[in-house]
Amino acid sequence: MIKITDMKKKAPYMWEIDKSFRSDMNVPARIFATREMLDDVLKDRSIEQLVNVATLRGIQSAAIVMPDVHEGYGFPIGGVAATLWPSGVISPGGIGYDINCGVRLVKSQLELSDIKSRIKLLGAAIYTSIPSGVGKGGDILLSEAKLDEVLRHGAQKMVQKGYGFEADIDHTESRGCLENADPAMVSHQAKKRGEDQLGTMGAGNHFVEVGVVEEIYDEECANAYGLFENQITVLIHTGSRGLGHQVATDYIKIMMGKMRDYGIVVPDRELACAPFDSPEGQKYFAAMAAAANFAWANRQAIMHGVRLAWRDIFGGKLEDLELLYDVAHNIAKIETHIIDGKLQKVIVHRKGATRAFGPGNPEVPKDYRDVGQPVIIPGSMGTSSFVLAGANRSMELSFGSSCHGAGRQMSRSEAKRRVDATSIINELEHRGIHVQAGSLKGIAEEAPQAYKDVESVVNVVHEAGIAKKVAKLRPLMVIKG
DNA sequence: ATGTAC
Repeated sequence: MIKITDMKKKAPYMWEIDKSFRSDMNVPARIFATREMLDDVLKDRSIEQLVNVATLRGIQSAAIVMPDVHEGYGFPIGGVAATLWPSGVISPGGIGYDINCGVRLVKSQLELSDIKSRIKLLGAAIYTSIPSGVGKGGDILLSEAKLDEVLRHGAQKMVQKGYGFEADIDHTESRGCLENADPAMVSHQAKKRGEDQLGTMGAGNHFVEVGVVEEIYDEECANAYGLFENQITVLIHTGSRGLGHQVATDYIKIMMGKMRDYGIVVPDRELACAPFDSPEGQKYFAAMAAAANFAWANRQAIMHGVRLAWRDIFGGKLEDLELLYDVAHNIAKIETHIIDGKLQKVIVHRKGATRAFGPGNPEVPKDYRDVGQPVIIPGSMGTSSFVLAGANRSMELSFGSSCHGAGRQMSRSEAKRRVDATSIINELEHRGIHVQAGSLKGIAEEAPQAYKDVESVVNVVHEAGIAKKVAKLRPLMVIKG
């Protein structure tokens, strides 16, 4: 049993469990949180899971969680684990079932007063143009050859096909395409599940949200990002749907069967993994990249749907809605970081964690390079979302990573038991937030009280120096599955 | 998160 006294304060808002805590740990466990948050964090298995992650072969510096941490499959959500390239392990559980779940923030040049009377009309138009719900398909049915092109080229393929503009690619993490993707490593079953899911939202915490910039904290960054007070924005949160889920399922099973051969012992079978440089590690990494590309293509297709709906209601050109940025928050990437004073290539697993590279980093788009990359943090349904700017201290503390959202504080089943969906909808409507949703069960699971307070979560990464607050967005219209 | 179980 892990106690609060096992955690030592190492820096402001940063706590560690020493690696001597358990004999199988290779590195300490690091937690970004306030003192008050630590009590809550110990209520589920997330810190025990973090200690388990610290035992992985080749893990570097520390197993890390952000203040939005909660229990996940094997690894905690809100976690970062960097393993030594190329001999350390890669683990599907460290990325998550929804490979390249992520968010993209779209900005308009309209202000609240311009759209107020037509906001519900816009919500209905978006709801109609973007299919949502579990297992739901859409209008685009891809042949296997066409799907393979999407898996190989991601958002870039969509832009080529007319679902967007070159500027969208400039403002997408990794330009919306991981080069090592290999469609041949994605099972037939995974492709079957994905063939009609491009341009669909899915369910759970996925959404499209129309919001308004309520507060600017940092003028310089806001100017670089093109954000201003009262501006209308659209936030899109979704991932790789059934395709990514099947890739994770397939490779977790394969790795569970191979771990013994590699002499890998893990404290929880959900930490199934393989050495990165093994055939299984390489195949999973190529399949994960393909699923990540599918997710980027999906968010690109959804943004296109939003642009069409927007033009129907407000007129103008499709380009009037500009992509601010698109971030992945469930992904593994090969990056170079400084470890013990030396440059080292590592496999950075981010599971419910957002890359937060600071000023000057060549991975940051040219337009934003002077201020750091946009870090987009959606709140829970009906609460504000935040835009932050990556700061260079994230490189020393968290492998260039920040939090990804509010983080659950209630399990889905507990939320369904305790929350009445209809009263949530009424409450939000009363506060001027319209909800257009397909399922009442989904509303209960995603109720604001099922989540932590996003503002306190964001304040921790701001105060720790990982990313700085730029703007706060207040929701006006939420479209869900 | 997810054709919410094989």
